[in-house]
Amino acid sequence: MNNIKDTRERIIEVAKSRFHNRSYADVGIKEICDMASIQKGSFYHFFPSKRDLVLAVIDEFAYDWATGFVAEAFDPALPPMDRIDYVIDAAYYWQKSNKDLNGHIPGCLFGNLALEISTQDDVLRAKLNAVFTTAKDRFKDTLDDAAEQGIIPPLNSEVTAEAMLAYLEGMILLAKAENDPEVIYRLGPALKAIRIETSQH
Amino acid sequence: MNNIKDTRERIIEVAKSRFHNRSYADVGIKEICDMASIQKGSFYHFFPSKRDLVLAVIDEFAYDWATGFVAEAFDPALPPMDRIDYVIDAAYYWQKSNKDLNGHIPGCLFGNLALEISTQDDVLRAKLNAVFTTAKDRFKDTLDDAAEQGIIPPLNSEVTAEAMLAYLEGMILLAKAENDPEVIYRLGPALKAIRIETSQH
DNA sequence: TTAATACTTGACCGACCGGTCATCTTTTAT
DNA sequence: ATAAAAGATGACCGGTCGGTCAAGTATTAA
Repeated sequence: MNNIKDTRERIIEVAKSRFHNRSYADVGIKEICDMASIQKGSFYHFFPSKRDLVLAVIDEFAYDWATGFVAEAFDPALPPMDRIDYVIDAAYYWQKSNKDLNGHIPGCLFGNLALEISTQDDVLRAKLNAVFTTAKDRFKDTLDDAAEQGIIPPLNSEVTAEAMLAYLEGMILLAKAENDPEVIYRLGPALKAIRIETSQH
Repeated sequence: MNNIKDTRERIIEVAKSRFHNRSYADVGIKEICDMASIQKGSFYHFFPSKRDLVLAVIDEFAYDWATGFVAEAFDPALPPMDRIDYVIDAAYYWQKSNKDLNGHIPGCLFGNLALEISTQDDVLRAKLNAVFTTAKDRFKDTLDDAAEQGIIPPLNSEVTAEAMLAYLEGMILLAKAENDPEVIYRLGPALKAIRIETSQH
């Protein structure tokens, strides 16, 4: 009863890594099977299609992410603005360690997939968008905490959170294009200062 | 003497559109040939490989871009900060009109390609990075003008320009994931306010 | 013990991938 | 007028793509 999950999770693990470091379209089922040391028939026992695989990869990685570094970074016990610093640090080290290992920056799996397949599969797009919404909510909580504690003036926390996420993804995009994690350190300081005012009525 | 260029440019035009609306890996040579109404052999008369095609697409589109809306938006005759407003407007309308036509937001061709193939082809990555550098320089010129005219306090224009480009790309990424151009209007206002201070020595 | 269920194997499928090539037609230069 | 060069044709190549399937082996539940 442990091999069952083992195989399925091994597939997801391998696929996650391949998709992240290359692209969805460029990675074939055969390659994933080889790296997971299984046969194709076995793969299709667990996943009806490649599309279902990437769906599962997104789910699993979103979970890992939410319970892993995101949970740490956005720890409510931390001073609000320290959480944002933590996000930058984590993004930087994550990209840098991957470059040290593989020679290149993989970027953000969700950002990569969003740009690759949003126009081709609306379900996938919506799923990716939901992941972004979750991330945005963490930023929003942080901003609300900061405003409540008087650390920052009141602002439109919902939209500012979205703006911060956009900036984060944009930094990672440029870092990947430049293949240099230092971009994140260079641009990081501006993240905390992003503000969108409450719209006046 | 005009059919020569015609065919080549028709290929590039079609490829540009397909790559932009889907992805590099997902679009095949056959499909491009069909849409350009030519045969495969003819394609390979002009381009040694698919990779050479995308290289040419990047070159041509970067040129179109630089001489088209970028030149308009960053018109030195405009007040510096109006230029940035123009960029936002242009990005919004460009994405919106494409959605009205095709039902989905294509995003930024360069951003899409950068995330898709940066880890797989270093030459392509460098080329994309050069396009970003050019765009960054336009932002920098704008910021330098603004600072000179006393419209904004002195700042690190080089890095701030990069930050603005990151934010722009990030907005477009989120807009694509949400399939809603309004994201750009919602987040746009924060672009002008991005600042990174001159590092102290 | 047994029968059903879960999992694995590896051969196989048609379609499509990027790319080649000999051949023909059109254009260009002399 | 003519020969060379440029462009276009369409059949063809080996390989890989996502996916299927019949048969076999473990595992589970009764």
